[in-house]
Amino acid sequence: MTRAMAETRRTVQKDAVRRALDDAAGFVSAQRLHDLLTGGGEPVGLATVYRQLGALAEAGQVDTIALAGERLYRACTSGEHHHHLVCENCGKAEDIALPSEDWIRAIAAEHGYTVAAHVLEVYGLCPACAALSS
Amino acid sequence: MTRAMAETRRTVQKDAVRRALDDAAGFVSAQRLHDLLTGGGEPVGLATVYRQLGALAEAGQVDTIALAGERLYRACTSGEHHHHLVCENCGKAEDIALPSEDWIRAIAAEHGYTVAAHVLEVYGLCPACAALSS
DNA sequence: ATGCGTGCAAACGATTTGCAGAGAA
DNA sequence: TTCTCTGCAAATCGTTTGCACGCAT
Repeated sequence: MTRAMAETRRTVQKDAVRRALDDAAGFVSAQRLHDLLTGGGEPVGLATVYRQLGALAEAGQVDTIALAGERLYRACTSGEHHHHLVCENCGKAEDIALPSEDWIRAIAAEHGYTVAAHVLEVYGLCPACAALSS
Repeated sequence: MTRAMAETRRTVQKDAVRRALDDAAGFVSAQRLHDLLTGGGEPVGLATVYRQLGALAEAGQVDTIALAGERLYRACTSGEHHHHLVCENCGKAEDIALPSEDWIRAIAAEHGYTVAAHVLEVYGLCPACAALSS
């Protein structure tokens, strides 16, 4: 008899993608990740990168931000809820936590809404880039 | 002699796009806007919709949010800064204002960042949809 | 009359998917 | 062996662009 269960197998590619994602400090596009892997002697198919990224995102193990035309991914070591402070110039990103998110629920409640999720992205210049444009 | 100046002509399509955008309560994709226009007896080319949307966005007359795979636009009547409370079920959206956004700057400052802009979208269920799923 | 704006369709870039073969369990 | 995962390439999807014509000025 057969067991009906969706299993997830461990493969070289999976680890490679995961590792490359960890190595990349900030957010990277699927394509760029693919380049890094290929260039780094880890021949992983582009489709596989997309599939892994998609899986990881769904599993909540990576953060995703949608930029015009493409999606960027970033390793999310902890499953904790947090937001991002992204440098518009160099793309570097910092994780930031909100002091309190109660006001979100409060405002939503005023409108009769039930909050399911929220997205917050803060864009600006990191210290280094701010210094350059001085 | 000729005058060298980029002029902007008033056309039926421009007005149509602008109007359709105003009528749409929440965020709409370029494609959907095109459908609305076409369906509403305003035969506007899809390319034109994109061009207008792009122009309006650049002129700061519309808000834009990048969602996975597509961009959504929304009329920005006033140049005022505000955020959105979007119903995940029916797509309706409410404008919401933050009680204070100082904490954003404060947190950014802790990381040495200069804040240029920020995006906040809250997703949930509007009163009507919440009632249905009770 | 002049030249910007439009429409159509081809071009594009990012992401997804079908299918046959490779490898994990 | 069995069945998931990978690779490749073709297929999608949203968006952009080249070109010839119409219309606003």
